[in-house]
Amino acid sequence: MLRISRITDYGTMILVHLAARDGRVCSASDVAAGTHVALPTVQKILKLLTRSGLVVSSRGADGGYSLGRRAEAISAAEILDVLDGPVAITECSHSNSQCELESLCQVGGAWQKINKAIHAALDDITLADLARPARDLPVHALTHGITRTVHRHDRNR
Amino acid sequence: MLRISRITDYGTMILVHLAARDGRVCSASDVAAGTHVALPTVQKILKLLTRSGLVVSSRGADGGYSLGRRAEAISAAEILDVLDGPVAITECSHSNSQCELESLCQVGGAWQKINKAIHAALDDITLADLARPARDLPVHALTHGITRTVHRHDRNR
DNA sequence: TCAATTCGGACTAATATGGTCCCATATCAA
DNA sequence: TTGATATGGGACCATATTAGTCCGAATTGA
Repeated sequence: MLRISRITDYGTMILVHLAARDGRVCSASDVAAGTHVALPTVQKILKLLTRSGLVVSSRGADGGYSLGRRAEAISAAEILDVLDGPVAITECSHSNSQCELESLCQVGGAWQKINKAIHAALDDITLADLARPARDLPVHALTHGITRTVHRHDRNR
Repeated sequence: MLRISRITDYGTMILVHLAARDGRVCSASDVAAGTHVALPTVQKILKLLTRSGLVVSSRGADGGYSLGRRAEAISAAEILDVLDGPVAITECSHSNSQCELESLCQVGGAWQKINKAIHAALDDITLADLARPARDLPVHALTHGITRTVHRHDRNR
């Protein structure tokens, strides 16, 4: 349904939490307590974020996680790329082969344009924006109406 | 992965096909032959499109489908709404209940902004645009780079 | 050494999606 | 009236994806 995965949703909460700690390392348990997401899930997501470089880890006793970059330098597009896979509204089933019907259908190019627009929107919003109250967000091309969008964090706890 | 479903992908091809027939009714078999999508799948999608009003049907012998509106009056957002469910990047697991953690997390509003941007992009592209070669598309805010996006129509045939 | 912690990945369960099929209903024409 | 040709509605199953948990290894500091 053109929606982000829960992992991405939780991951964003986790990153916001780390951003609020501004540099201080934070164990997985701390993050779980702070975000109310179940610990094993938090651990899994922090590993993903670490491998991608968005957060850095220190091992051993008193180890933990902190942001790999300033929150202003992390875009929503990156977060989605890391946790949700590449932002690509359409895809080929064989990642390296072109679609056999590509020449038959006129649609491909248009989806690419739409994809670009989405990517642009995601590039324009940073983790710092996500950590701020919504009214302070940059507006850019955000001009249209919207279907109801509610958050969903009431399960994995 | 923030991608549209195959149903939506096929559905768009089907709509483009109908748009090309400009008014003349077209049976499900015709559409299947024209789009190279398997007949049962075409039937299923045409039913969805009919229920939503994007196409109109006539039953009985010599029946078939045609667009319910001019292609210029059908937006990509509508197509996604009908075939992919509402365009809403986040959602509540219980559709009517607010997220219990909503007050605890700062993220909700920001996803809504992103969602708006995506919706705006989808509203700006019509079925008529989708039926045209890509280079003729309106550009609007389409300014950023993009990850590779390939079409995938090489399975369901 | 021991406790605390991350690292890597296996594994299962739940959910969503894709795709097919069946039968009822409607329409047209012979 | 009957038969051929369509759509309408939905059940159904197989598969893919996602969520979530768990385990043992490796690392670090006291």
